[in-house]
Amino acid sequence: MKGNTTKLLEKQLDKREAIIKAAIEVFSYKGFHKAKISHIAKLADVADGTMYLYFKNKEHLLVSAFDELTENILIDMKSTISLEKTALDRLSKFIDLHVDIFTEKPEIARFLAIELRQSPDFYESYPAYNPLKEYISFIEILIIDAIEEKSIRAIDPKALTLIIFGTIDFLLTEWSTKNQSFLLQEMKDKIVDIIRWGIRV
Amino acid sequence: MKGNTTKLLEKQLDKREAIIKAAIEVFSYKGFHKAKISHIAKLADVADGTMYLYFKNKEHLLVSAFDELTENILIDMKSTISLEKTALDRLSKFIDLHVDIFTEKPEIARFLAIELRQSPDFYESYPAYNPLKEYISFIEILIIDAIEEKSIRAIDPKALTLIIFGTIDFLLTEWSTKNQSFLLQEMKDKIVDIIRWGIRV
Amino acid sequence: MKGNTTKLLEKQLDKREAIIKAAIEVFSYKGFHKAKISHIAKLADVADGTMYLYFKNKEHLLVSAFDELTENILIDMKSTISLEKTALDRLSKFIDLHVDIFTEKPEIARFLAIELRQSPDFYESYPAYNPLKEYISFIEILIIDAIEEKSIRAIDPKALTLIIFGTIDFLLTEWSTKNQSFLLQEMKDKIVDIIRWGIRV
Amino acid sequence: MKGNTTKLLEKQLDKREAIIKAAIEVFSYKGFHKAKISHIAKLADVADGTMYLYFKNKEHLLVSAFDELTENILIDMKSTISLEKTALDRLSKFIDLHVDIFTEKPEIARFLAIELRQSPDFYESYPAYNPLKEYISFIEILIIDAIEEKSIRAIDPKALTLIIFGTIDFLLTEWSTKNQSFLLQEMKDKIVDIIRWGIRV
DNA sequence: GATGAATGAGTTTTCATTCAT
DNA sequence: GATGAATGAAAACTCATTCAT
Repeated sequence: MKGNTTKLLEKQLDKREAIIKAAIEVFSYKGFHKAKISHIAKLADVADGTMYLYFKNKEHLLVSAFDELTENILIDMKSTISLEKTALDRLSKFIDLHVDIFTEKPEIARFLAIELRQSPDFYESYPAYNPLKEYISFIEILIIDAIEEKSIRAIDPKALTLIIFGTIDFLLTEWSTKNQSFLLQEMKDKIVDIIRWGIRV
Repeated sequence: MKGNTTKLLEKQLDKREAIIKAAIEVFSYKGFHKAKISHIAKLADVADGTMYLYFKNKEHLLVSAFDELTENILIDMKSTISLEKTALDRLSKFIDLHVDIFTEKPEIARFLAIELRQSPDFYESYPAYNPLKEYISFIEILIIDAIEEKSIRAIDPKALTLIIFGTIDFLLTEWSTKNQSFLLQEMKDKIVDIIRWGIRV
Repeated sequence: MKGNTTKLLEKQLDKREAIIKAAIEVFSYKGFHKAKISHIAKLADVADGTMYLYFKNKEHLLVSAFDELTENILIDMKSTISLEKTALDRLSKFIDLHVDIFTEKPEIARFLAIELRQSPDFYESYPAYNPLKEYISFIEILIIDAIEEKSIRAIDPKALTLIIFGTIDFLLTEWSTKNQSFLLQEMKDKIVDIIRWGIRV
Repeated sequence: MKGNTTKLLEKQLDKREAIIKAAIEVFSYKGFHKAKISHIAKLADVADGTMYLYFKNKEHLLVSAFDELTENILIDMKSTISLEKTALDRLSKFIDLHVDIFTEKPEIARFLAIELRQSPDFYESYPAYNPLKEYISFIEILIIDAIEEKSIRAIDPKALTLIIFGTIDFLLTEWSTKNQSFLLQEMKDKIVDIIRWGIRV
């Protein structure tokens, strides 16, 4: 009996996952408004109506997809990063991973880049929608650690967080929307070098 | 007779301008897809049908609004910046102006932030749509000049451009969506300091 | 110019009227929930979208149709009835007219009979929906007058109103839903006789 | 073994009964089209699919609910009424009981009022649907008896039936939708008095 | 050129019904 | 028999665009 229930639950989880995966795929390519529920349903291999057994409506699907995606990425990142010895290495590794993940799965980069910027209108109807909060907090903690261990000077953690996240986000947006017109890894290294040493002669 | 024609032309220009202004207002608040033509028309005080005498369709209106906006901003900036003596001062001034403009007119900041992130789908139907090209080229030129005058070291201009634009864009987004929870000017100064001197002890 | 405006307005009024007429036709035959907007639109010879220029939504269309219908009927009735000399004659005439109207236009009888009885649910979302109020008040006034002129004894006007309206309404419902299995005029006369003289030997 | 079967059968009967009870509850509040099968199923504490083991579809459920309801009411009424000596007393008692039942269980009054008025469309797909036939026949028989026993004059039984049923139905509708703004018993007595003695001075 | 009423294609969402377990 | 997850047809409603005036 229990095995049965477990199997059922697993099946449902699989279906939920399939829908989320399809949603990310379609949202990232079409954007929220041009994405059709029927298209996502077809990709996930379920009926249109089934979508509504798992998600209240289209907007909830977006929010859920976003939440689950960032949460999963963050969990993976944290476990990989914890292997590094110094805080500076961990910060460095974080940036590498961030770029790696989005290089390997550009649709996720697009999804984050495009859907992240919702209209004020959207934020008004979903006040709880703060998709990057955890992600950004995590960067800030890495920076604070690095300052404490004295690998970097005592700059404002928030300021550096804005630089790191803002730059990488824009880097990935440009890279993915401009058809990869430059070498991502190379550009990343150059950026890290500038942030590390500054621009002064 | 000629005066009449001029007046008419002026009236038309006024109308075009009014539509663009209204479009920026509405697009910036609602985003492209949720913005209604009829809403923009009402704000611009013209009939819905009139919109189509000036712009082929909704997407063209977006592109035109974007182009005109960045062009105007850029013209203003260039004339102000040219007063500065060194290339580094000009770069510095540029960042200040960028922040100033978007502090004064947050709807423009929102407009850029939102419309910048169009879906690949959108870029496919509007291959010519390259919204920030000129703006970014301008930053790049300022950087190249600064390198040439040796105020900054010989870093990759594209890399620094990504840092500068990406960071300020994210700074402004955070500032405006998080209800100005931090002091913009202060944060900007801290960021500039980090970019200038790096993070190393 | 004014003639033009008038013509335009007339055209719109015609359209509005056509929609209401079609709505009554379809609602009365199908009932509110099975009636399709597209069906009503086709009957009224307008596009589906046009419906929404004149009525906010399907429920508002129902309410508007109902209001306009009862109002028009009442205006006609009042003018005809006023020709009668005594209050009792007017009350008598009212019953005749009521039956006549619905005999001539059975779809209106059906519409009133069917749509009158909405679910509590419906009344909750449309608290102002009290379609028969005026109609029933009018009957009550006729009765009060008849009592004053002493053509009928001093019964409770509300009680008689309930008898008259309830009976005729049910009579028409039975007649229209049971495929006119009895002679309406004849039955009406019998009913009036009973109300007049009572059932006692 | 037999006891087991009986218990099982009882369980089934219970289930059927529970569904019908829930159906009346929901249909009476929501009306046929807005009532959801899943809602009725939840109230009856059975699975959605189970509904279809007992009733062919939603419309059959309505018809069955109606039939069983009127049948049960009628059986109760008949047994109570049979205690009365004269036909006129029985008719009188019938009216009292009718009002009593629907005062005690207003959801039944609503159910009758709403479902009685189905669209011609509905009657076409369910030609056998004649919800009040038995109920009305019963009134008619009581009237015929009263005429035969000469307690009332020789009026058309059908006409008086329409008056009695129509008036009481409307009385109850007004009373329940207008939030009991008048005293039901008192009004009923006034109505009976008018029907008995007529309105003439 | 300007208007704005009319259009109708396109999409989300609901819910009665089915059927594998 | 009982379940309830899955289905997919059906319909209200929106809004960019057109075109007669």
